Order: sequence, then structure tokens, then C-alpha cells
Amino acid sequence: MSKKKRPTLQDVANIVGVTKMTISRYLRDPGQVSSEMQKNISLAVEELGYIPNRAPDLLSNAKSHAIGILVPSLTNQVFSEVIRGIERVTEAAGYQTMFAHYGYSAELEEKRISFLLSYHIDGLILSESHHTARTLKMIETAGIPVIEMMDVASPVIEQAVGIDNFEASYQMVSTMITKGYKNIVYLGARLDTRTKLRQQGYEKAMQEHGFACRSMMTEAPSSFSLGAELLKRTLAAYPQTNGLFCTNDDLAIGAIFEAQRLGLKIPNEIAIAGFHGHDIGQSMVPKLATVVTPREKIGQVTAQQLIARLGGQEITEKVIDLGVEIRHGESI
Amino acid sequence: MSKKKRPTLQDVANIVGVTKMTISRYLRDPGQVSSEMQKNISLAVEELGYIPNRAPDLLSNAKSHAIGILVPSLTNQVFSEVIRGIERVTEAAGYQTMFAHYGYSAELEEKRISFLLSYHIDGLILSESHHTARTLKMIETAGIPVIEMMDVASPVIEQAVGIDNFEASYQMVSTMITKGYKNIVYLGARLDTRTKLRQQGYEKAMQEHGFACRSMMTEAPSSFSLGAELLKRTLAAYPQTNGLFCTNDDLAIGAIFEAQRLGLKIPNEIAIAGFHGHDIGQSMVPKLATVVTPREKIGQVTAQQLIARLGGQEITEKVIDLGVEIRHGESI
DNA sequence: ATTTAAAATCATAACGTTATATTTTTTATT
DNA sequence: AATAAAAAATATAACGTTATGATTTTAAAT
Repeated sequence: MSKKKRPTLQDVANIVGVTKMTISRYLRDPGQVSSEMQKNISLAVEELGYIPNRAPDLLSNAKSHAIGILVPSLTNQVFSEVIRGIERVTEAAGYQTMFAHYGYSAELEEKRISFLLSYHIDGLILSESHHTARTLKMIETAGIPVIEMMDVASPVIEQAVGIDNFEASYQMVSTMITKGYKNIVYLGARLDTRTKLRQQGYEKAMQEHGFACRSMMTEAPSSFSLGAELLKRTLAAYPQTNGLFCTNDDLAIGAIFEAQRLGLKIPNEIAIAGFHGHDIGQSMVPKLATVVTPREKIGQVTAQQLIARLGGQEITEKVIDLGVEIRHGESI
Repeated sequence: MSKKKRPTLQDVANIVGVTKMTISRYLRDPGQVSSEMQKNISLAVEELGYIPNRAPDLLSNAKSHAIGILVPSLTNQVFSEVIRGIERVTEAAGYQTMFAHYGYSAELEEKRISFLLSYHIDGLILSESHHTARTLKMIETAGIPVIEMMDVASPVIEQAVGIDNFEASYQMVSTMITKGYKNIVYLGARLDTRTKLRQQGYEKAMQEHGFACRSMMTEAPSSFSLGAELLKRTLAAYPQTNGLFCTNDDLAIGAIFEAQRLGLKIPNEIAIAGFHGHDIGQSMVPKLATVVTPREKIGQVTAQQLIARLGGQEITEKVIDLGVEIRHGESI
């Protein structure tokens, strides 16, 4: 618990009997110093427990080799998979990552971005398509490359990588309609941009067939128990419902559980479809019908694009749509 | 895409016509400057899109008001809930958080800690109880307070907050035994410290009753489908099995799904219990028997302790055990 | 042995903020 | 109106690293 200061490069240099510059060189590329020196420095670094200090480096406008990543939520499994995809690429390219999450709030997003920029990150990955004015101003001022992940439709700051949520939703609902379901209700939670885009895709498909659009929405965050709750509300409001298209797998699975408790046959009495294609949907009984999104791929491609741009490359594709796959499962 | 430098405090000061020191004061506490000055500075900051720069501050050994948090995995929901608990406290106390994850590898943990320390964090929260020698040395050298979360039994660097995994596991298995199950198998994945502690608790309970200990373990990471797979393997190896104690809810739920596919009655033909008490376990059919861990509370208490120590307080409780609750559900 | 080239190491300066101490301006008290 | 006290603004120095260019040492070529 002693309050002595952290060792600096100078401290290491004093032990070895050279200039701190030599130590600095060694730490960045050991081959730059003679082999005997390597041994001496290595020992001294070890002995002191030297910890690198990025502050002065940042101060000198150097590249930080750190990338900032903003996700709306850590609880949402979608984003942990996207992050895995990102890191697979950044790790290999020698970049560090700094995450932050902002609970789907543009104001919090602004705060987090400011925080990350204050550490001189070299690039920024966002998950949202709606930002505050100050956020946009800061990004412009910072002058670092930015990519927006996940959705592909909304206005794009510089570059976007993701899927077309509107179109994906339209495809799934159309599939359900083809199978003969007419009274399909849309279940949404959180009411973020993507939830709304999926709702619009649902509505387009329903309207094309002249079916009534009915949504059961809530601002509460998604969960399995919320899916159960929303099914109950739906059946109370629209007893003739025989299909559910849910904005994500969690709601869909919660609804399936509730249907099981109520003794409703799936899919004969009620068809249920989700969005994303998480592992659990393939394990459960019945297997979940869902829109499979390429989450890890989104992360990978995003990181590749960003790193290419950090290497000086120009943007070749402003918008990259990675597509989805409709999985029928056993629940529709 | 112009390459002009980020605006500095000096740039803001030039516009307003005062010293940068006045701008600095304003940014930290607007009340420190006259009200007219506040307006002028505010406008200039807005106009330039000034972004704070932490580098010089860090350089001067100032407090960073940032706390580092290390979790083994972002995919694991346990940790997103712990993080929520932490942030509830840190946010209110004006501290920023920086996460990193290390995929259950002590070597990666070392790298991540080094990275966080290089940004001069004021305190550190770890999730693991096993660390490399260099990790321990760095922590000592950094001289910042450290708390280990999650388990309470292992050797503690300075302070630990969590539960007693051994004891919790012992309690659950004892409960199952009391209900009449004798051929209980332990299902484990990932093989991290906590998985092993829970296995030991299982073994203690089984041995107390003279029952044979049987484990089905794998190094693969947990998932629902892995739970299904492990049930299949278990039934192949030990056909007389009539109980499963799983190291977490995911495995347990996957096993339940598989039992349903096989037409096995739960709990009559096979009893299944999990660990943690996630939301899904309460929604599904049957409701999952599980050990409910106070995940958010662990985060909260950890953050409170850390912030108290950052405020100069001494450690009063080296080890804080927050206890668990056995939930019977419908699956045992 | 002398010169040339390459490798290794050193010396200097610069980055942008805030703590501290100092000076100037404003307000309050008599 | 004169003085004291409080408030607001300024000037200076310091933090630890790396880019840059200069210098010394070592190795290679004649």
C-alpha cells in the first residue's frame, strides 16, 4: 500500500545504465537493440514491474491503435456476437478495442463517444443510426473514420454495414402468409429504430394481402418473460390471432413458452416467428422459425472496412448489405 | 476529410479572448467563471466542437475517475448483469468504466489489465481468482485498489465479493438428494475455476450419502445446444441417470429441451437443475430449478467497496459473501 | 591501417492539460 | 472615499513518452 510512483522508462533506463530512448525502442521492437541489451532491459523491466503508459504518446498525436465500439446493450446477445466478429479482425491487425454501451439512448451515446474520443481512439464503430447533433459534430471534428453497423437503410454518416431490417421482416411475414396465416400480430419491444423498421416490413407484407395490421408494442426491454406477457395481451385484445411475428428471438421464445402453458398447439393453433437465429431456437421444442442474421459477419466486415480505411484506403462501398436467411423451424 | 488538428483549449481561449486556464476551469465547474464568460465559452466550445483530451491529465498523475472491469466473457449473461450492478453505482459516483474481456484465459487477462493500466485507471475489478505472476506484479506496482468478484473461497489479492460456489452447489445437490434422486450426474463446461468448485460441492453432497459421483465435462463453452448434447452423452454412459445438476442454466435448459425431444418426463424420469436463475428459467415449461445468484448485487457491492476505498477508506471486510437462494421450480 | 557503411545509442523537443501561486478586478464594509 | 475581502482571471511549470536528428560504436571493405 505504499504510495510510491509507478516506474517510468527513466527508472528502467537508470537500472540498465542507458537512455530511456533505448528502452522505448526495445519495448516497441526488441530487435532494435543489441542482444545483450535485450537481456538487460528485459530483466530490469521484469524487476520493476514496468507498466506502459499511453498518456504521453496520445498527447503527441500519435496513433493509439485503439478502436472504439459502441453497442446499445451488453445484455443483448446480438451485440456480443457482433463484438466477437469485430475482435477476430482487430486482434489480428494489432488493434485494441474499447467498448461502451448506452442503453439505447442517443444522449448517453453522446457521452460515451466523447469519453472514447478523449482517449484518442483511431476509429469508431456505432450500432445506431440516430445520433445527437453534438455527436455528429464531435465525429466530424475528431476526423476519424466511422462505420455504422446493423442497419443499412437509414441515412449514413460515412459508411454502413448490416442488413436491411425492413426487407428481412417483409420476407418473414410474407413466408408466414404463404403458409396460410392471416391474423398475424407484430410483437415489439424497446421501440428502437430497428424495431420500427421491422414493424414497417411487417405492415408492407400484411397490406399487400389486404390483411389487418395489428401490433403489440412496449417500450420495456425484451426478455423471455416479456414475450409471455405480450402473448397474453395479444390474445386478450385480438382473440382470433393465429400468428406472431416477434421483433427478436427472446420475445418469440417467451411467447412459445406461454403458448405451451396455455395448451395452444404450435404452429397449428398459433404460429410464432422470431428474429436473429440464436442457438437456443435450434435446441428448443419446437425449433424456432426465425430470420437468421449474420451477426458475427457484420462485426468482421465492419472491422475489416475500418482497418482498411485506417490504412489509408478510400471507401469503395458506402453501404454493405450482408443479407439474411429465413429459417422455417417447427414453429410456423 | 481535412486533416486539421483537433481544437485544443487554447483554440477555445483564443476565440473567447481569455487564457486557456479559464476555459479549463469552466469545463470542470462552470460556476467558477463569471456568468457572462460562461455564455461566451459555451458558444466557442460549441462552435469548435471541442472534444476533451484526457491525455495531459493522465500524464500529470491525476485521478482518471475511470475504473477498469475485467470479465471473462461478454456472451455470458451473468456478467452483463454484474456490470449493470457496477454501473448503477459508478455512474452515480461520477466514475467512468472501461471493460475488457479475456475469454477465460489468464494470459489474455494479463494483456487486458496491462492495457487498462496504461490508461491510468483508478481502480480495478476482476472476475477471476487465478492470475499470472506478471498480472499480480503489475497490480502491486500500479498501487490501485483491486477487488475480485464472483467467488469468495479462493486466495484473495486484496478483497473479494461474491458467493461460495462450493457451498451453493452442495446445497442444491443436497436438495435434490432429499427429494429422492440418487443417480445424479454433474454437467460441466468450460472448466473454469467456478465450474470446478461447483463440481466439488456436488461431490461432497453425493459422498455424504454414499452415492457415486459422475461428471460429464467438456472444455467447450456453454450453450443450449451443448446442454442437449451432454444429456445424450450422459444417458449413453450412465443409463440409470435420474438427475442432472448443471453448472449453469444454459446447459440445464438445453438438457431439458433434449429430454423433451426424447419424451422423458421431467422431473419424474429425470430431474434437472441449473445455476444462476436467469429470467428464461422462470418463463419456460417446466420452470427451471436453479441456484439463484445475486448477480446485480455482486456488481453493486463490489463497486461500492471500490469507490469507498478510492475515497480513502480502509478495507473492513476482506471477503463479502452475498449468499444464494435455492429455487425449486418444476424441474426437480 | 585506413576509409566507408551500418548499427546502436544518445540528446532534444514537443504534445495539452491542470495544480499552484500570483495578479487583477469586483464587491462589501466602514 | 478608503480599505479590506472575495471573486475572477492569469502565468508558470510539470507530467512521460516518442519522433527526429546527431553522435558514437562496431563491422566491413579496401
